[in-house]
Amino acid sequence: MYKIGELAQLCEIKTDTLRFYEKHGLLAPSSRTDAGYRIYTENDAARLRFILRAKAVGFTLNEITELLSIELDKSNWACADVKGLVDSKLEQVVARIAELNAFRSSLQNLSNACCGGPESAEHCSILDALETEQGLEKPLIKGVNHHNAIVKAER
Amino acid sequence: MYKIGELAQLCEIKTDTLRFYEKHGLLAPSSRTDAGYRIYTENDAARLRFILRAKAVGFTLNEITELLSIELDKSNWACADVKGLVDSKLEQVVARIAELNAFRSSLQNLSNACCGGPESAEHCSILDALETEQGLEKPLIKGVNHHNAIVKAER
DNA sequence: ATAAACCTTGGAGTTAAATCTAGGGTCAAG
DNA sequence: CTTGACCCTAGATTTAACTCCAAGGTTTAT
Ligand SMILES: [Zn+2]
Ligand SMILES: [Zn+2]
Ligand SMILES: [Zn+2]
Ligand SMILES: [Zn+2]
Repeated sequence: MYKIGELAQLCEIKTDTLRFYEKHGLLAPSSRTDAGYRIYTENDAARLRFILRAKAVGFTLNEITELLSIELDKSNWACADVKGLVDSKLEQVVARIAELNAFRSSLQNLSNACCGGPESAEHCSILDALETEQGLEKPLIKGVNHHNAIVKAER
Repeated sequence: MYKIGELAQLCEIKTDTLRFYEKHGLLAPSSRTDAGYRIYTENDAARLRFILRAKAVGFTLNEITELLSIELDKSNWACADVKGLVDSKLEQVVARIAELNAFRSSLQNLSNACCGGPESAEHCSILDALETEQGLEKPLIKGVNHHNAIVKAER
């Protein structure tokens, strides 16, 4: 059982954010004290952690609401609905991972193309790579850059 | 050489967005016509594609600006600076990929826990999984759910 | 040579997701 | 029994990233 400030501190967010999530239907406390204080259960905390992870991973609050709405009236959902919804989010996540991997490999190529030494980067090939979008799909041309650092093709 | 509308169409964004990026220092056209029309080169287009990919992958415009600022005055950067900047972004991307993989595996477990059939999901274990954050770090308990679908642990 | 389809600037409006402010209750410690 | 740390609501403000609008100049195609 947490009061709003305790849960907020636990999850490193502001109490305002919790009230905001409540107003927007993402997470309501399981109960209130007589004085009207919000009381969150461990279950509520778990739900919050789910929300925060989904958010960290790039989903909007609306998308998260969609995922969580399953619970609103469970009895009106068939397993097919539930699984469909989860699987469609799953597809989005997989696609995003692919994008990220492509970008990661771009950056990796940029990094590989640079020796990281103390000389001026004025004509460092990393910049050409950025400018010409070389190495964003394909690896940079294997070779030697302006200061003899070996450029290694990767992936 | 593209006029603003052509480049916008090519990259499936609005002309307004291109003017917005220019105002915020992310991408200026290489030249203008006598009448003041913006003229973008193929190089500008490549830079724009880089911006759009970085954005798609979750970087803010400020972060992208930081990455692109390298070009502003190349001569004041050492290779060490350049590589450091790129490598730090690289780290962020790798971390984000890890988060996404964890979330993907959560969703996968949720999906595995559900048969996807036409019965009511009223007491489908997928919901418990969501509520209790089961399966978000560890796989669900290997076993059989309410309608005998086999839950396969995965990772 | 005129209408449609572009382009220009400057500034206002929108949306998501908080974050803050004002004006008050509540509660444990001293 | 008061002080300081919490909590409440309702509503205003902020920030990022567009998106739209008005008033006008330019190009192109008939
Ligand atoms: Zn270098
Ligand atoms: Zn170097
Ligand atoms: Zn099910
Ligand atoms: Zn089922």
